[in-house]
Amino acid sequence: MAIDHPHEAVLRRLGRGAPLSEAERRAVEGLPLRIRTLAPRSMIVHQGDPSDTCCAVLSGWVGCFKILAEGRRQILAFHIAGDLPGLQSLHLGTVDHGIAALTGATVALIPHAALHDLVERHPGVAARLWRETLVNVSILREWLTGLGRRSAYERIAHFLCETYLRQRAAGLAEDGRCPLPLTQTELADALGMTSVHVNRTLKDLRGSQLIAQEQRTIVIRDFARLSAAAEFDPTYLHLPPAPA
Amino acid sequence: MAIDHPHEAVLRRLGRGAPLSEAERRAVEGLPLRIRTLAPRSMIVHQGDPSDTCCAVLSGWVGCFKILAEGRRQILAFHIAGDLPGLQSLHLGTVDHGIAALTGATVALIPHAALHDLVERHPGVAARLWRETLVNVSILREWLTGLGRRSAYERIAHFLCETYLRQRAAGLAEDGRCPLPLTQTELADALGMTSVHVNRTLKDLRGSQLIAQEQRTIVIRDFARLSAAAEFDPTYLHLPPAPA
DNA sequence: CGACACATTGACCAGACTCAAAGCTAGTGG
DNA sequence: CCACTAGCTTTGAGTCTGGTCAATGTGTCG
Repeated sequence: MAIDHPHEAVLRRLGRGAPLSEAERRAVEGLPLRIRTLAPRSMIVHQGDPSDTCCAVLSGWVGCFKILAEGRRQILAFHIAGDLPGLQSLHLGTVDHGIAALTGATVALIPHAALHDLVERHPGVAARLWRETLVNVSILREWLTGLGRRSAYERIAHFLCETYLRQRAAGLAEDGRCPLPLTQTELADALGMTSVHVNRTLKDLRGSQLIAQEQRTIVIRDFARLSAAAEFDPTYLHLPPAPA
Repeated sequence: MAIDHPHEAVLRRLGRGAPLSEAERRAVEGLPLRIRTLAPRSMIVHQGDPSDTCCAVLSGWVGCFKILAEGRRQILAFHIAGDLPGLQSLHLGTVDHGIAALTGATVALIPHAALHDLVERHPGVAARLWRETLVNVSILREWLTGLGRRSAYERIAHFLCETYLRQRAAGLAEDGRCPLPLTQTELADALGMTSVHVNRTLKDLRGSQLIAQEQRTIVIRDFARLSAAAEFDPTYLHLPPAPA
């Protein structure tokens, strides 16, 4: 589906909240997309490289990250279907972070030039795209807060709440269960901890009956208690009102 | 100066890199600014409030932060003269974080409506403003990386490098010395540590002959070694090429 | 069946936190 | 002009969360 109608994913995301006008819709549909199917762990953009394309995730998980000395890595964001990583580089030219597929994934590459053109002609679309980057920033700020001021236990709980809601909004999750195709090492690199400690903390969360794990999916057994433990407030995700 | 010609600060910032066109310049000068002089610790925007204004810092230090339970606070960004905090809310309506003056400060408040209008008429200005928010995001990502993967020592060293370069680019610092009008508690809340540990770590940095402190200014005694210790790479600040 | 990557567990360690008590310093009011 | 105060900085002693190192399970895929 995503691959047959790649513009759909972008349109759906930009139309979140208020629908696009007919002209805007057509303009977005006119974007030249280059579809790429990616193997797990394949690089999309290298840290520090100049970049002249954005990228829309159609399926799979994509991650942004920075590499430091001594093999340290910080994952800055996870992106799922509908997300637009790489908008960061639109007005900066270079990305100071890498972008890679974490799972098998399909993405659509969009040249900056096409976006600049689109944005110049359709201020309404510009506003949507801008808004989209601002939502990502909002999430980044929440992560920053977690790394700075939340315990490991709260941090993981918070992350799970976030991941569930984001995936549900993208139609990828429901009934308290959602895919979590990440290794504990990846989770650790996102949450500023070690994989060992992620493992122990997940065990604690299972012990508290807050979650359960089944192969690569996570089951949230008690969202209310989990979000209370995490001091989770979904406002920052700026999602449209939840479905009934 | 800043108060006599409040538009200057904004113009200078937006013109960083490539100069604005004459029409764009006039449009920016036409922005309705409401100047406010703020006492230290006074709130500008409350966390969670709807917001219909942006804010340009003319002088002093302004901070963005989130408050958690049990008195925990995470400072998300420091803003100095020329910075535009609150652009975050331009397309979101609410800010999920508070904004406050940390020192005595003067700011110019700009209604969103005026900015939307400006942006619609001048895509070039929109691009500059957008770019400006992207630079802030870039800094946010670097902070995230620091909180997740740098030791306290590296983190403070990194922050000092950043603060010095940003202030120098704003014409507020030179010769390796710059104002640092923050309490150790504020530093701690920004860097995800306790004030006690900030104190001890600053002592270590002084002991290593990397910095010195004089009342409210910091002296960087060896920028090369300091930035090496922090693994600091200024690219993410997206500053114009340094002056000779 | 191996090989390899990932998850899990144990034992031990250390960087950073907590609690608490002094020093400083700048501003205030007598 | 000086004592007083309030807020900040500095230091010490002890604790704890989370990291390190290393071994052992557990799948999964060719």
